[in-house]
Amino acid sequence: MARMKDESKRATILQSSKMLFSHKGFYNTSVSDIVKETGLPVGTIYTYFRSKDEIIQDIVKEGWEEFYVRLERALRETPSPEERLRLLIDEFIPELLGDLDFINILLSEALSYTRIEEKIEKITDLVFKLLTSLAPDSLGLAGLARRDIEALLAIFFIGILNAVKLARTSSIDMSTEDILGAVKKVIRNSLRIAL
Amino acid sequence: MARMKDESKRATILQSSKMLFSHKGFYNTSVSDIVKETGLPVGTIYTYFRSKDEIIQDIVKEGWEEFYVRLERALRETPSPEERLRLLIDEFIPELLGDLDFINILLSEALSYTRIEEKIEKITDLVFKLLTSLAPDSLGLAGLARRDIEALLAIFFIGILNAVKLARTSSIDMSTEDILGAVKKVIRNSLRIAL
Amino acid sequence: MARMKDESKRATILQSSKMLFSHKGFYNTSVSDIVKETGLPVGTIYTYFRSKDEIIQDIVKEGWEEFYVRLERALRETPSPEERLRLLIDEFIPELLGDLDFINILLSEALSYTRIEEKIEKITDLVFKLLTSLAPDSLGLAGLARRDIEALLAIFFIGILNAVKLARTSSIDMSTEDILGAVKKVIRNSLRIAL
Amino acid sequence: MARMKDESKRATILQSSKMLFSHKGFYNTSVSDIVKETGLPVGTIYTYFRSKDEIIQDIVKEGWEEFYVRLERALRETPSPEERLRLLIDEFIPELLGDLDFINILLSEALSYTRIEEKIEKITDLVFKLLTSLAPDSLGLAGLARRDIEALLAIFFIGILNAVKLARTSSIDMSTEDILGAVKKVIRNSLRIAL
DNA sequence: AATGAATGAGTCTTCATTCAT
DNA sequence: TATGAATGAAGACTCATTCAT
Repeated sequence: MARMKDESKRATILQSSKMLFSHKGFYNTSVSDIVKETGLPVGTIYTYFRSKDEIIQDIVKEGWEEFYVRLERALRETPSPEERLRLLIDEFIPELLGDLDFINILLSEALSYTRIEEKIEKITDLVFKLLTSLAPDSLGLAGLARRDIEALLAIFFIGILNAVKLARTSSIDMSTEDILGAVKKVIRNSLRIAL
Repeated sequence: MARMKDESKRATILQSSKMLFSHKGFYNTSVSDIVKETGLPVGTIYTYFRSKDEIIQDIVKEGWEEFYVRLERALRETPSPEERLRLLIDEFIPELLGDLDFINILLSEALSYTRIEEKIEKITDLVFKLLTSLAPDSLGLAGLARRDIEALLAIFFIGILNAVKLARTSSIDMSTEDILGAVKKVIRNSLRIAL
Repeated sequence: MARMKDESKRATILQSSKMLFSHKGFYNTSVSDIVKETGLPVGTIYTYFRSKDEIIQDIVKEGWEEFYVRLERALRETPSPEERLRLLIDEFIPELLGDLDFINILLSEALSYTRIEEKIEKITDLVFKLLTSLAPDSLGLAGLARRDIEALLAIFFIGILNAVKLARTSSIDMSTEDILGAVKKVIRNSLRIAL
Repeated sequence: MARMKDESKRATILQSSKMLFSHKGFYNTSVSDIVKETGLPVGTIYTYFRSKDEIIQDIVKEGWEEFYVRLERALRETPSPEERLRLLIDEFIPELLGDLDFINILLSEALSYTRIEEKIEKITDLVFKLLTSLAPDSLGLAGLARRDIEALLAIFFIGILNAVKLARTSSIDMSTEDILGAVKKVIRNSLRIAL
């Protein structure tokens, strides 16, 4: 094995910490746990990150940005509203829900580092635009104001993330597929659209 | 003959801890914070609770039981399904959503002490029964299987709790009223029922 | 069951504490362990004993006095030196060695409460007198001065107690009978006396 | 590159703790006593030892090993049995008995950390071999079986340690020299050997 | 006299971060 | 730059004893 490149050390720290924060929780993971997991010296951790806090912040920030940027671009590059919805529902959402470690961290303790409200606002905006481009009338018919829709989107988004977390973390009898399936049906029914 | 255990001291500890856990988080609240807040000596904390863990467990357990028992009784004693739904939506849910400290703790770090999946299962069951008693047909017509409904109820319940938390805790532009209003509209639309 | 007489409460405390101190050690036994074991309230412990220290002191003091007084009387009342030696070796020593809890406490941590040097001096004196009454010549012949004999008696006495403790407490391959048997042979050889 | 673990700090901790454990007892010595005695910060104690327990274990282990290894080697390298006995009695035993702190710890509370039965077994074996190489016949003549001799050696070894401890720790009228002198005479008499 | 809640100094240990090497 | 020993405030919890009832 050749000497690791620096960027790869940073990635190692991020990856090991993500796993540890997800499994043990942020406060129950010590910097020395990260040291053990990565095999790197403590000092090295601190040449890449200013603090333990910064590690979780960067995990969330980079994980989210990577996801969000791709999502935004894909939507921008897809002209058909129906196709955009399909992309969101069949590709991006399942991908997000597949990364349980990321969800765990996003919803974890240390929410102050996680800034989940920003993510919700962004996703909510984005989906709101998608919906209005898709089916302005049926939404109006349902008697839902913009505020209502935004609230519902927020509830849905964070509800889905939490439900997936619980489905896979607790003994509750529910799978990610159940969740995704139910959501799809609701969307189809609400929008009278075949997915 | 000796001093009797003082229920009011126990309540003080529970109440102060609830506030602290909610505001600062469980792991960022030290037993000595509780000591300062209550004005009681450390030893006294430990004559009423075996550990810091037990405090959060009891906050959740007692808060939930008190709520759930009343809810169950009220539903049992209310013959009309429509009235039962009204009770749930106009009385119990707003009451639960009004106790932000309790929500914060329920959703907090230390989920292992919180056992939120149990609460979700119970509420989900209860609401599922209520829905089927209310509008078996329209639910069937919507093409939703039992599994779907259960998943959606879970998403809704935990989504609402989280949304309220975010609405009041973060800078997001959304109020508890927005959330409750939107939820009511969805229910009305879904069930074709006036609330 | 009738109400316990007071003296019997004191005895209960002494007996439970003896067992606990022996099994768990003095410093690893808390007053609350004694409370649990006896079933008596803490306050009661402190109406019979001024402190935890006093409990171990009284266990040792009373256990020793009871033993020593009987031993002294028996020796006083037995005219024949040979018979006195037999009494010591066949009755009193085995009895003492049979009470492992007492030995454990006598040799325990908290030696300052135990005052074992007093016991050694007393036993040493007593046995020294017995020996000189028995076989003044052979002892002289062995070239042992009084100081030597006293030292040897001390070594023997405390060595035997410790050996028995280890024999029964550790995995060492040695029994109380081995110890007693060996000691008897030494005495017989040294004094040229049949036992 | 970074500071290297400082063997002298470790030695300081061991030495100060040995003194403290010997004088005040293991359970009556707090880690903060060690901090005061060494002048080192608490954290540093824990970079050299995992726990307070480990400190006493290492004191005993290293003290014993150092002694036992030298003893074994010296005996191995000494061809004459008489000279081996002299070495043991005139050099090693006095040396061991001279380290009162070590004896105190070896016999202390916390016997579980001390594992004195192992030491007794080893010393007993070693001396047993020495004795049989020295005077197989006279031992046989004395009518002592192997089991007897082993028991006596154990009694003697631990008896001597305890006697020395008491001689120097309590007000008892006995000195280390008395003890050693008496033991020598017994050996000389038993084995009919001039020392 | 009997009781057991109250007390708070003290226990051992951890841990994020720094900084000498 | 890389390293990992050093640091000490802070952590949760204990416990012998007291004293209000």
